[in-house]
Amino acid sequence: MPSPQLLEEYSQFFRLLSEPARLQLLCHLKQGPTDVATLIDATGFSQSHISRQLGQLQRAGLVRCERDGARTIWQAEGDLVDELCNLVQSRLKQRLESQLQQLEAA
Amino acid sequence: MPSPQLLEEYSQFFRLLSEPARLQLLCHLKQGPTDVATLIDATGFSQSHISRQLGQLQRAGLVRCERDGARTIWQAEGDLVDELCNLVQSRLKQRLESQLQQLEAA
DNA sequence: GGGCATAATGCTTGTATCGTCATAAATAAT
DNA sequence: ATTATTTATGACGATACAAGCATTATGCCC
Repeated sequence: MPSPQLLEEYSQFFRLLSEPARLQLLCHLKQGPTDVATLIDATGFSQSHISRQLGQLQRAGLVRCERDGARTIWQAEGDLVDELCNLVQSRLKQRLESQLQQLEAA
Repeated sequence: MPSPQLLEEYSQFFRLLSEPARLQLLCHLKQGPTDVATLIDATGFSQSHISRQLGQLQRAGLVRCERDGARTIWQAEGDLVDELCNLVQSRLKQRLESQLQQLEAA
C-alpha cells in the first residue's frame, strides 16, 4: 500500500499527462528538437500557453531546453511517456475489442 | 503522430489517475474485493464521494462490482494501473538519484 | 546605448471537477 | 406494506487550472 505522499506524486505526474495540449507538445518534441515558433505553427497554441506547458513539462523532467541565441530549442527527454501511452493504448484496444465481441455475440 | 482523438483519450485516461482519491481507492481494491463500508472506514471519504469515484473508475473499466444483497462488492480489474505506477515510480527514483548525485558532486 | 526579436510571467476570465448535503432509488427484513 | 440499510444521483459551493491578453525580462543586432 503506497504512502499518501507517493500517491500524491503519482497523481501529480498523471495530471501532467491529463492535458491534450501537453501530450501534443510532447509528441511534437518526440520528432526531434524544436523551437517555439515551430510549435506555435504546428499546434496553433498561443506563445504564452506553450511557454507555460513546456515549463510544467520541464519541471517534471519530461523535456529540456537549450538556448540558441534568443530562441529556445526544446526536446523530449526519455521515453517514459511513450511507454505509458503504449500501455494505455493496448488497454483501450482490448476494451474496444471486447465490446465489439459482445455486440457480435448478441 | 497520434490523432487528436487518441490524444484526447490518453489524456482522459490519465486524468482519471490524476486524483489521489481514485488512486487510493484502486490501491485498496487491489488488496481484494471490498464493500463500500470498508472503503469508507479505510479512507475516511464520504459515501457519496466514494460512489462517484468508483463510478468513474468503473466506466473506464478499471474496477467492476457485483451486488451482494444491498451491499456492493467492488474489485480492481486488470493491473494496468500497477504497471503505469511502477513505470512512473522508477522514473521518480531515477530523478531523485540524479539530483542526489549532483548534490554530492558539488 | 536603442531598437528588435523571442520567451517568460502577472493578471483575468471561464470552465471543469472535486467534495458535501440532501434526496432518491434499490434491496432486505419484520 | 413499512421500515431500515445501503448505494446512486441532483444540486451547489469551493477550488483548481487552462487559455488568452498585456507586460516584462532576456538576448541579438545596429
